[in-house]
Amino acid sequence: MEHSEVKAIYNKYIREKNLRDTKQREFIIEEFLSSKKHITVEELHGQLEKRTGNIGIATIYRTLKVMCECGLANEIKLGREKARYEQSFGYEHHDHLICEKCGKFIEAKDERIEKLQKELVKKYGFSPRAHKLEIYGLCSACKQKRRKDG
Amino acid sequence: MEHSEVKAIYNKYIREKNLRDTKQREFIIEEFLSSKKHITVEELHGQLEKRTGNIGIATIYRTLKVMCECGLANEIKLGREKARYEQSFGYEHHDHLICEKCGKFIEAKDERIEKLQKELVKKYGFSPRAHKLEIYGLCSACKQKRRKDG
DNA sequence: CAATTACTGATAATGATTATCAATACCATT
DNA sequence: AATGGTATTGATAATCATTATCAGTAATTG
Repeated sequence: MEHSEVKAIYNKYIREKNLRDTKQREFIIEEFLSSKKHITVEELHGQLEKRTGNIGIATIYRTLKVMCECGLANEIKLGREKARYEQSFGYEHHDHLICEKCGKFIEAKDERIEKLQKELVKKYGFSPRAHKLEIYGLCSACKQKRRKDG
Repeated sequence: MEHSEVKAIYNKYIREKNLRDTKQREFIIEEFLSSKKHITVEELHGQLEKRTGNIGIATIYRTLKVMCECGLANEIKLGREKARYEQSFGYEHHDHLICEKCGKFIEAKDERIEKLQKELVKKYGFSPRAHKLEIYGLCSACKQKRRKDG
């Protein structure tokens, strides 16, 4: 669990793009990789404040953008909420079931849906680059709670 | 093509909610129903400026919110772009293929995907309220153009 | 018609994200 | 190790879609 593979990809990317290796980015990436999935910039900023002292929030935005560019993170934007970021290395594409009560993200996957999507775009001569399936509703825990609360 | 069904639903809704029937809302709804799909507030505002004189942009936001509440419109939000609204009366649920070059929205639909989504949520004990499938890429026209341009 | 209260429109406020910019840090080269 | 070129940082100003505010207006009810 040393994140060496992710860091190797990151290092390769910054070399290719003539970016520089900085302490701040290392701290941010380390913290990002060690955190819960679907973290916000604000949350990361708070965690870094405690562990490594202040790092400008703009730098966190910038670093996560780089992580997305090199395919190591995904940005998830829902409606008007602030963006969340998830690791993408070692994770396959998945859909999100999003609980509108507690905010939980459930990651789900169905090979058959993926396959049908490929058929769908083909029908329209469309070349897909990425796709996103989000299902909004109530998770089972919140459903039960609601039943009790009335 | 007089939109009478939509207006009936709208009228029923405002009566139930003790809202009032105003000229501005009538103009906005008429214009919305007569416009292209996937319109922005700004675009609607511009069109109304010409046809019916100025209507405050806040009023357009408010009216579209009401339309969404009574199930006559859907809000579509992509990333950081401004929201777009589509009519939902008389239209079935559909997915969107979104061209990242020209911005075109293609509406697509696959009953089998819908069905698999229902199975998927069941597996997780999740109660869906709504869902959204968006596929980003290049439409066929832009693909061909890109081929020519190099 | 009068009273009540929702609505309007101008505009201020909000809030996440991005741009700016002077100071600093990285890194290849000498 | 010093130097120069330039990417990076952090503070903060700017942006921009959307929402809140509020005084004046207009719809509805009795």
